[in-house]
Amino acid sequence: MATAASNPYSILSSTSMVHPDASVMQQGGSPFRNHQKLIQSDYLQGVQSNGHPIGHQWVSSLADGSPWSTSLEQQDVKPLREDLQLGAIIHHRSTAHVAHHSPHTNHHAGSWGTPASHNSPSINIYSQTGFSVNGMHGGLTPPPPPSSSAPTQSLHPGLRETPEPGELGVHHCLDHSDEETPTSDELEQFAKQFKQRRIKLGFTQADVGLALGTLYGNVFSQTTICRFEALQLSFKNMCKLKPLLNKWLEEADSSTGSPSSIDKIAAQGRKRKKRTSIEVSVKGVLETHFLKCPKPAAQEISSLADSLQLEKEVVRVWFCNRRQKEKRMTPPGEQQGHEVYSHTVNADSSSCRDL
DNA sequence: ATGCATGAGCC
DNA sequence: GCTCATGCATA
Repeated sequence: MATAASNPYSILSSTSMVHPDASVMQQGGSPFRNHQKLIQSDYLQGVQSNGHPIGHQWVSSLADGSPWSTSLEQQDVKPLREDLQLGAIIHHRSTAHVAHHSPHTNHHAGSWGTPASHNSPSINIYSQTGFSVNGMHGGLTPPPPPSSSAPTQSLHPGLRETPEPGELGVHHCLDHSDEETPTSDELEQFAKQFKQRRIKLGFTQADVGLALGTLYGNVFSQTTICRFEALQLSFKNMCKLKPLLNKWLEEADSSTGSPSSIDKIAAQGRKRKKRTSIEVSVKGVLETHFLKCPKPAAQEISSLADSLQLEKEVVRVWFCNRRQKEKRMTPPGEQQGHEVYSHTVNADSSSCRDL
């Protein structure tokens, strides 16, 4: 059988052994709810079978023969389309904030916002390798708006439930509300609107990500924007990004065309290991273990990795990602309805000794 | 759109 | 080593 898992790390051999990642649970849209069984069941079936000869190992020396650095400078830099990025900080005019509001106050506490340790000393700055918002002026030349102008309306943000400690003192009046903690519902609404407007304006998720960088110094990837729109980020993370995206919306909405400005910042010296494709069968096994013990001890991971013939790191990371996913997964199939989220993340067993 | 990965911060 | 934010690479 072509158990593709041979040596995923060798640059050369990474021909095209397609991965059976196929656990693609389609575009879910609906945010936060119970689910999580939907996916699991997928794995628990046609799994476990082959034993594949794997002989890969981490090439820890990225000195000269960097294994997973096929080309670190070809980091494509979208050359064209710079006109799509908002390049300047126009003034944001505070359009009439429609303060229409939903009657229901939902809760979101236990569902989304995982307790975690909120409010870290400070949100680190995304120092993009020496990139900073240097005086770029100009503007943006939004692509020909497909049609009408989008309805200007920003969610009313006046509903904050939990003020963030750390900035309640010296602050101007509550004029531009948008920095306070919104409700899950507001976030959902915002995300939805954001996406619509974004599309209407003709921007891609990637464009927005870059624009945020040029505008505020925080560059984000298409992935992040995508996850934001799909509400696949943690509550806290959503709250953090919302104001940024909201500003972008205002800019994009108001600016009507101007020369572009800076483009992308490249610079990345990190070589990324080639993505390991874990076979479906193997995933099944992992899933099974995850159900029994979401947080296996180091040793368990070792033995598991050993039996699966995977890199221990790969297994460890798999569990980490799996746990993380568990916390933000959005049920596939449903499209954003409008309900309260009641995602119940099951408890975590600090350690399980049943294996 | 999402799987696997990296890295910072924390314990 | 974990969580969490984030993204490259890929389906």
